[in-house]
Amino acid sequence: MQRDTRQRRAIRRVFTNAGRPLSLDEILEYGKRIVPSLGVATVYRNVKTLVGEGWLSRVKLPGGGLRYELADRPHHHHFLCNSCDQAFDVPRCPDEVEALAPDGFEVESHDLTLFGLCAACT
Amino acid sequence: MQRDTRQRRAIRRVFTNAGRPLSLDEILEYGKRIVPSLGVATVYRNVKTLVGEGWLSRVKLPGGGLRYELADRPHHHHFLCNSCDQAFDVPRCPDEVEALAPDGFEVESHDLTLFGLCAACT
DNA sequence: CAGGCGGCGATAAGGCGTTATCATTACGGT
DNA sequence: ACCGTAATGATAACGCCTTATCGCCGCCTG
Repeated sequence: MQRDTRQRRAIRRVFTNAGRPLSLDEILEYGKRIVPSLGVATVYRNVKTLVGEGWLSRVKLPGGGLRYELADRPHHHHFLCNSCDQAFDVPRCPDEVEALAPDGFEVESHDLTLFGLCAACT
Repeated sequence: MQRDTRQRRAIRRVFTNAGRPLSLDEILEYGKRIVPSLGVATVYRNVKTLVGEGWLSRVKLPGGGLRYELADRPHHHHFLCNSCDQAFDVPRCPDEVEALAPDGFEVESHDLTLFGLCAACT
């Protein structure tokens, strides 16, 4: 049976507080502030579980730096800061996007990423 | 001094023939059809050189699968097939994209990727 | 509150993409 | 054609991220 540990509660709290996609290192860093003994393996384990439960979802950004975010958010996109490498949410979306595909290509989904300087790095 | 080897000519030809972004495995596979002895190290070396010369550019797609394409192409985006994992060009772009960023965020560039089934996999 | 067992955490091991090594090959200037 | 040397290619080594291992801890039920 699934147990409600301090570590898992901490990881969940990190996400509800962050409001933006987090990398594994960020989860570990912020999690340690709540449970200082938190280890890498625990973060990997719990993130995998939370993704399996549908509570988190994987965010794949260009370049490969995998992040995670709360899964219940509506359709949105992301901003990646060229300076601090933090990811942020972009709530809007240019709707006509899927019409751009060449003839014969069937679009199922799309990803849009903006790059630049975040509010803190400007 | 830089030498004009069969291997390098083959790699260049692979790109001028392909007309779409290629992964390293694809470059190796298609290159072997021209120079069967072609090895991985040579592909890595030459691709790195060609990127340095500005002849190729890196294409970073969500998920991390790095591809390369001819660098002289005008602004465009990419389509990634969910079935065969091949990347294709999408010549158009929804122009007002950079206005989507939240206040205080300075956009420098953007990436748009469409996912679905390519013409061959439909 | 006691005991079973699921979870934790430090570290070893694994996987994968990329780069270094080095003997051999072959380009290109003379 | 010859020779110096850059390039090649098989393979080892690397770096990074992720997972497995295993003794110990602490959550939960009875």
